[in-house]
Amino acid sequence: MIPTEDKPSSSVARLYDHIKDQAISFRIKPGERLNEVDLAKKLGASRTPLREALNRLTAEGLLTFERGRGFFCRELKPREIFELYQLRATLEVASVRLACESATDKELDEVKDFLLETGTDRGSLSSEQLVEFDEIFHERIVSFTRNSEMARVLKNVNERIKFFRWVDMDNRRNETQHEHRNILQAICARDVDKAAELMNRHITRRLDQITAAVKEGYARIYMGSEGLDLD
Amino acid sequence: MIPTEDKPSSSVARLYDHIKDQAISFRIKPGERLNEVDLAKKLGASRTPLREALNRLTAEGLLTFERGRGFFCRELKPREIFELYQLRATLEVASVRLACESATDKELDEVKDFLLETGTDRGSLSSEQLVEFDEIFHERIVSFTRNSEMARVLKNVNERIKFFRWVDMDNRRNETQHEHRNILQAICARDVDKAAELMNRHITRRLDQITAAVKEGYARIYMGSEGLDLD
DNA sequence: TATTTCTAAACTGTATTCAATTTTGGAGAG
DNA sequence: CTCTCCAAAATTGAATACAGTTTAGAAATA
Repeated sequence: MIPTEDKPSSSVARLYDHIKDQAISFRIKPGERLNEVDLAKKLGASRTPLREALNRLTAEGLLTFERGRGFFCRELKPREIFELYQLRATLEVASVRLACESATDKELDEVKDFLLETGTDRGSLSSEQLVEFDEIFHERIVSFTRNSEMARVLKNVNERIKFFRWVDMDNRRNETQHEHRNILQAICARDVDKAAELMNRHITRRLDQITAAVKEGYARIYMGSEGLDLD
Repeated sequence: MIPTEDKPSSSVARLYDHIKDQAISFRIKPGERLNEVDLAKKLGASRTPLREALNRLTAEGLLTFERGRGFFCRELKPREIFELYQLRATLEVASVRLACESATDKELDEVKDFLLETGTDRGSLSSEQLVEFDEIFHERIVSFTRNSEMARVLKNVNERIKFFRWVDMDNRRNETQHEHRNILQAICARDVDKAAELMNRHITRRLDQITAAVKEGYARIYMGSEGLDLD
């Protein structure tokens, strides 16, 4: 969220990036309290830049803060994921509407090419890789809005639901690319309502679906992705 | 954005609130560089909590940061305001759609009452007060979505455009309440499309309109709101 | 055994100090 | 007059020190 500087990587930025990755992937567990002294030592810095990084991540919703108790990893709550999905759907639908008006044929061809390149041999890709491709597709669409504030919000939403999307992708590995193609076709046809409907359907999740996937997410976090590897 | 704690007000929170108000209102001027030493002395704290507060405000988009140069007030750019308005319109339209489905009649009656109470004698109110009422109306609508993430994004957007809205309100003091009533009527009638259309019209601004109001905004910032009071 | 109390250790909040970097302003040259 | 260079002052980035608060675990009590 805070742009990377042109200058030598600062301590704050390095810490921010590192902890962000850990928070996104729930390698820091939901609700886990961060010990500043340990973390600073482990990351080779003092508490001063560490706290600066933690403040940024808190403002972005990846961590939470309690005065006197310190910083914590955000929880993994179905209701929160549901709300983020609803927000995401709202913005992605608005994006395809704007894309139908603003995207050039050349730009859309490039997205078509991207879908072709990433459409093959999906069975062998990890869900992380699939989500990565999925994100790139959506980022392309959002870029057609020429609205950097929308892109910024969506980026933050995506960071906060990324872990959840890895889980979700395992149950939908084959559908999403098909859906992407249909969405893109509707945009190319400048069929606003169809594109909006397809995107909304592509993204919307019911709360019970989310709850089920969150349960699976907890299993991954606490048992590891290789099975019952308790740690 | 970061919730106020139940505990004694911390130095960071106090500094955050104070600087936030200054940034929202452009009492810190667009692009102005913040001097940490001076500011810390002026606010009666050390640089450590000050920098923590500044990091939060930067992540929220009210300030900007350059490594080696420090923290700055965000600029007042028409394009950015335009994008924030577009984002706002997207979310407010989605909100009235959800409100048509979710809001109880009792809740809507309360908003009606609010509009009645705040509908009289608008000529004597400051544009700040009018924007305040305007915000309350919109917050009520957004609360009907039961989506705290949408509310959160809208809150941030509103903070970042608040100054602009004061300027804009001076040119529209009589229209907005009328528009609010129409929007509310459409919601009460559960007429989704009409409510959405009215809200969209209520919020959308063309870039040229925004540019003109931003110019006026600069005049206020640099000449003061009492006329040519150069400071 | 479970619960409560208490104390020391650990941690958080912040002030101070120090090192590195940027800015400012004066002097000199064209 | 403008531009460049340079040194000193000022500022930013971060480490360390200190004070206040919270936590963990042991001891006492029911």
